[in-house]
Parts: sequence; C-alpha cells; structure tokens
Amino acid sequence: MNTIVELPEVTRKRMVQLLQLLKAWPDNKITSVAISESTGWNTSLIRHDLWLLGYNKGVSNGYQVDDLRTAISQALGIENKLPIDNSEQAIRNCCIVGLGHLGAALLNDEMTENSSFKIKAGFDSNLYRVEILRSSFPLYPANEMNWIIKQEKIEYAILTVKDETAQTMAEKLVNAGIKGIVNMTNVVLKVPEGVKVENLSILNALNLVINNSHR
Amino acid sequence: MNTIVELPEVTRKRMVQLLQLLKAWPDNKITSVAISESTGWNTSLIRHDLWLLGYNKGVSNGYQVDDLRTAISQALGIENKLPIDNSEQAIRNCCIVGLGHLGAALLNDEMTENSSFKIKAGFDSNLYRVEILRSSFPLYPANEMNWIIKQEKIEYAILTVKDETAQTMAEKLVNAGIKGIVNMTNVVLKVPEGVKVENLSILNALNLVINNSHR
DNA sequence: AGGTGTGAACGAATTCACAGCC
DNA sequence: GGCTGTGAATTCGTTCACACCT
Repeated sequence: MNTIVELPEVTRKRMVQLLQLLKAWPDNKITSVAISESTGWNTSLIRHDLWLLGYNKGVSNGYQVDDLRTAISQALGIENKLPIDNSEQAIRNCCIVGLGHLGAALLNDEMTENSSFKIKAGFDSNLYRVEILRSSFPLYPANEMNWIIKQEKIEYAILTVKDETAQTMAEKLVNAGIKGIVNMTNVVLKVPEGVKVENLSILNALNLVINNSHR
Repeated sequence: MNTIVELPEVTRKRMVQLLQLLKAWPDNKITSVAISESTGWNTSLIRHDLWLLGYNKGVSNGYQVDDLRTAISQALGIENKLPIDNSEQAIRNCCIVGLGHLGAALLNDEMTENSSFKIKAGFDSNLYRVEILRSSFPLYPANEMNWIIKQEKIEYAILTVKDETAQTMAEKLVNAGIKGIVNMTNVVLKVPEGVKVENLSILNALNLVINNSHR
C-alpha cells in the first residue's frame, strides 16, 4: 500500500500526457506495453507511476481505459471530462495576458473545450487591441487586471506579453492572487513560492530540439 | 577536468534559460547567487552545470556575462547572437506546420530574430489559408511539404495542426528528414529515435500548473 | 503466456562541503 | 568575506526482478 503523498512532478507530467493518449485510444483496454510503445516510457515506469498514484485496478491483461482515465483525472485533480459528461465539477478560471500575435490566437474557447478550464478574460495594455479584437470572452485594458481577476475568481494565467514586460506583468498577476502561470515568453520568471510556472517558450523549445548527438 | 560527454537534458534546459537571463542582464558581472535569486536554482547546481559544460573562467567574484554567454552558446551549439554581431554562423532552418489560429500567429519573423533559427516555410492542407495569409516567408500546401523541406534544407518544425492530424503530420515530417519537432498539439507523438520532440501543449501546461499542494 | 503490483537495486541529478582564490 | 571549482554524499527517479493473477 502506498500513502497519499505528493506526486513527483515528473510523474504528474507523464500522467497528464497519458490522459491525452487515453482520450484518443481506440480500444477500451490498454496495457503498459501498449502505452510504452506510444510514449517510449519503460513499461515498469508506467506501472510504477500508476502505483504511486494509488491505482491498482489493473488486471492481468491490462487496464480499463475509462476507469484509468477517471482515476488519473481524480488523482491529479484535473477532471478531464468526456464531452458527454456534464457533471458538476470545479471550473478553473483563467485569463490571457497580452493580446499580440500569440495571445490573439487564443481568443476562442476551442482550446479549453472539454477541459475543466474556462477562459474568463483577456488583457492588454494597448486599448486599441482590446477594442478591435473579437473573442468569446471579454477583453479588458491591463490596468483593470487586478479587480477583474479577483471578481471573476481567476486563478491561472497564460502569459503572452512581450519579453520586456513579462516580469512586471507576472508580478501584477501574483499580486492579484494568481496561482499558476503558463509562461509563453522567453523570460525566466521570478515568482514567490507557491505560484507555479510552466515555461512554454517556443524559441527555447527550438533550442532544445537541436540534436547534437555525436554518433 | 571534465571529459566532453553528452550534457544531461536537465542541464541543457537550464542553460537555455540561463542564456535568456544573461541576454537581459543589466550588469556585466553575475554570480551564482544572483542567478539563483532569479531562477530559484540552488547555487551549487548552477556552478555544477557550468562545470559539466566545461566552463571554468569564473573568478572569485563572479562571471563575466558576455564571456559566459558565448561559452554557453557554443557548448550547446546554439549561437545565440547579439543584435550587433553578424558573424557567419550556422543558420538552422525551420518551418511551421498547420496555419490555424496558433500557426498563423507565428507568421512573422519576430520570434526568431537574433536567433540562429530562420523560418523558411509554412504549410497547411487548407489551400485557402495558404493563399490568403500574409507572412514574411512563403506558404505552401501541405502536400508539397516533402520536397520543400528537402530543397530548403529545413531541419526543424513547429507543429501547430489540430490534434487529429498531429501524428500523421509528424510522420510526414520525419519522412522528409526533419530532426526535431516543437509539438504544440496535445498529442503524445510517436517518433523514431533520433528525432527530438519538445512538447508545448498549452492545455497540458495548464493542467500542470494546477497547484494541489495540501498545506 | 502475458499481464500487473511492488519493493529492492541501480543510476541520475542535486546538494553538501570544503579547498583555493581574490 | 564572498566567491568559484570540484568531488563526495545524498536524494530522487527509473529499471529490474519476481510473486501473483487470469
């Protein structure tokens, strides 16, 4: 048996991905071997992750996809809902900060469809953008960020401002009570402990994808 | 002394970020303590990383920012150039696959300015998009991907198609000889060993940024 | 046979500790 | 005193090995 202890970050990362794999899985059965073939993770690692997470309903010929999905979702607190399922569940409100090219690309709900996230607002310090852009949720000038975030109970932000203003904006978000930031800028953000940052800089990713294996 | 061995992936990741930090550093001197304050990494970890990478020009009162920058760039093969510097250097060609909201947001060069990357092409299977979108590099229908990639010597791709076609497109990219993929879809891509994938799914990032620390 | 659950064994990454330098 | 370079010690993550199930 395994005590309810904080899951390691690496495991969480894999489980979030596994959830995506399961979402698109054709069959209703899956084995650690099959997962391994799709992901490259060692079969023991997969079983071990599942074990850490407290799941032990696997039978000798694999896992039940639906059951595994809901188990992982619950363990991670993700509530990755199926399109049909409209059960009452925690909605996590988020916002987009910076409506330049990248931010403006996120102005429709499609990304968060069937997820437990809901985009409630977009912000930009450029009033023109705020007025001219069309979106499926309201846009506001950046100076209204603080009270809107509080009023709308927004907990997470997607940061798509330009590098120069990234740190300043992050600080404003933190002051407004934001709990997590998806950072699409190239900047290494400095945030107080307790605020989680996930870095998604495309340029940094390109730099990491360079393959200088000497072989 | 330290033999020229493959750098661990974690170290590479930190170094790419450190490079960004140095790029914006106001002073020309920096210490491991200062880096730690900005990034949260333990000071020993920073020194250790630098050591792994073979750098040992730090004096007892810190590092020379410019020198450290070029050293890291070289060690990683990144050639992170300063705006002024127009030295001859390896250009890494890349392309954007999928010109939906996200892909269309990347149709100008600004992201790769001052980097060693150059976007040479955009692809989409929707001919209408290919014709109507404006960009600072040519756009092509997806079925011309293979020969354009070869002709233009494109090595890296940013994948911004919708989830349903992600795996198929990735396979086409691999067949065309692509070496690395920045994967902005939610799909866990299955690629042959030797092809590097960096996952940048915004939705997955949101799921990871959820903070269920029980404290 | 082909699968899971689980702890132990192993390997990788981080932190500690301290000598040496300015 | 405050800093780096570096190996050793420690912590953390992955893989192995095997009992058990169907």
